[in-house]
Amino acid sequence: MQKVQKIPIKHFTDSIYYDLEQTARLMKKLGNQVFEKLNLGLTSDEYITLDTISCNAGICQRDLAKLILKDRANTGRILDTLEGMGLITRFIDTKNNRLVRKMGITEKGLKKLQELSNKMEVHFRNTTASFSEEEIDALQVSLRRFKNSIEEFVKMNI
Amino acid sequence: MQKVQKIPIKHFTDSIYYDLEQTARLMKKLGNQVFEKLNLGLTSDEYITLDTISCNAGICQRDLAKLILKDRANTGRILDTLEGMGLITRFIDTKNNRLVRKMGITEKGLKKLQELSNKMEVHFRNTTASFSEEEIDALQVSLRRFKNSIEEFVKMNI
DNA sequence: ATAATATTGTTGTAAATGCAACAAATTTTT
DNA sequence: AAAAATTTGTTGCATTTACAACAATATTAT
Repeated sequence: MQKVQKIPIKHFTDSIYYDLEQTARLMKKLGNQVFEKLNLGLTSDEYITLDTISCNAGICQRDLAKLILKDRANTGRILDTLEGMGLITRFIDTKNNRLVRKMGITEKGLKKLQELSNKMEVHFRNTTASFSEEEIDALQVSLRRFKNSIEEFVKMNI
Repeated sequence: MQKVQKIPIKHFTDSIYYDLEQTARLMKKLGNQVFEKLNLGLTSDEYITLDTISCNAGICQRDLAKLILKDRANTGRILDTLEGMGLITRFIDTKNNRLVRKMGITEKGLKKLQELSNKMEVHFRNTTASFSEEEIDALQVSLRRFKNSIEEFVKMNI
């Protein structure tokens, strides 16, 4: 007797890729809403950029673009805004004998960052209230592993 | 003797929210690149929409928007494209006594979906090669729980 | 019964985003 | 030494996206 095997259609919407995208999409939306509601004077992208700069003093513009996963053009535009607000300074320096624009966070920027971090923390804590710290840590570790493993497949033209 | 406690700045870029966004951003980029490379005639968003329709026969436009997390305007535009390609049909029906535009996948759409699913699977399998099936499952379960828990905080104006 | 509110989809518009082209300078190749 | 390729940042443009305004209809409230 022959065994009839039913092969179901593999739906993308059942995959982990889909869950990832949906989760991140919600997360991003939530972030934007929190930023708008709190009237912080910065968009969430500007905040993330500022935070990244504070962790990478003296980074050049292109390298920053790689970190925040935006292209050079938009990275430059975000930096224009942050510089205009006096939260960062930009200066010409060399890197591998080439002239590059580097940047650093200002006193004002640091203060702003500290202030925002506190406010953000409160608002985001709610979202993880139903998770134990261990669960969050485990999820974060897995996520990072996952991220590292797909990183090599993505072609970044930056 | 007083204990001096050093309180470090909590960086957003250390948080799970940041990892989520970065991972998803890479994932999205990878998806777009795969779709472009394979010359499938559909964007990844169109594919996801088509897949969602195939799983939700007779859904109305607004409900679909909620599922694919795009606003009504853009959902309508994506549907225009899919309809123009003959992959879905749209028809007027009622829902709670109201006239709504519902939709369903066509034969041609189903065939296309099947074809794409196969091609997609091959390309994405590489990205999870270094994970066991159990690990992926666990990550997916956590992700979904996380997604559900933040869902209630996000205001969807759809 | 009339007014207010809710549900649904479309159109218009402004902002965000990515990509390609460009310019300038340096390194590598031939 | 000259040519080609690489690194860096900017400008322009086309696409994507979200949001607001609108239209049409149905339900709920007064």
